[in-house]
Amino acid sequence: MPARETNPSFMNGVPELLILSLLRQEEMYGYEIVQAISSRSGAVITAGEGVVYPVLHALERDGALRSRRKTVNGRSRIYYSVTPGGALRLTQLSQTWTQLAAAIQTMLQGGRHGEAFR
Amino acid sequence: MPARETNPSFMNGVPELLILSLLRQEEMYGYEIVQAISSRSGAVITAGEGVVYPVLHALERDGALRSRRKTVNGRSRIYYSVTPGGALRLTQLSQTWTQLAAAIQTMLQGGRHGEAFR
DNA sequence: TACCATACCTTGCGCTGCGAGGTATTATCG
DNA sequence: CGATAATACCTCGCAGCGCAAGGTATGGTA
Repeated sequence: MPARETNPSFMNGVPELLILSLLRQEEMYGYEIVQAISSRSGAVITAGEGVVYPVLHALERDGALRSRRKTVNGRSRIYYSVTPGGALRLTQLSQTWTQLAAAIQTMLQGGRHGEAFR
Repeated sequence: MPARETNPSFMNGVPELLILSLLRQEEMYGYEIVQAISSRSGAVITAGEGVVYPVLHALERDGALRSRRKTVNGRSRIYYSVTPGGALRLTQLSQTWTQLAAAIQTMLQGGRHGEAFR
């Protein structure tokens, strides 16, 4: 059967975007990412472990992330970093998001997208 | 059974927001809204009828919208307008969205939310 | 007579995000 | 030394949202 194709909702993929964005700046491990998202967003955004870990695994499976074990203070952690492919993906997601946010913003202000105020 | 409570994902509710926003500016009917979202967003966003109509019904059911039939050019249309309650809801959704967008934006730029650049 | 555009509607499902729970190890504290 | 909390990892199952796909009816147009 022809498997009805569903384009992903234009809203999805934000956790993925945020995680890639964090990891591009700095190597991090899952538990740390969970807290970083909360703290760096001023608690506006929270992505629990049930969100973060699956995204990490999926991104690594897709070759966007690379991981390595490291033991710090007797704590075993899995640090993730962005591959070149992941960096490209981040660029694309980031652009899409910025476009979307801009479009919504102008609509909220009652304007047409691409139209300057006068 | 205590019905596990699931807070809505922080991403959802954008169609609702856009529709309320459009209707606050101008009375509109469903079919028109579908096209308005596409055109005013510069085709960045598309919300098909399968999105718009259910949202309209839900909003009306909740008292956020009010509708009246009108026949224009032999075409029977259902025009929707925002009630005071709907206006309040729009304000809240709008604020939440703006906050969220700002938080994401600063995170993408590698900053902390609420922290000014220096 | 077709055919397209307008205008409304609902059903069913894919997919995402998430809560809830689970394991194991290390600190902390009485 | 036992108990509790914090760290750090993980997965299952579902709720809900957005959507494609389909359906109806009418008016304009070729």
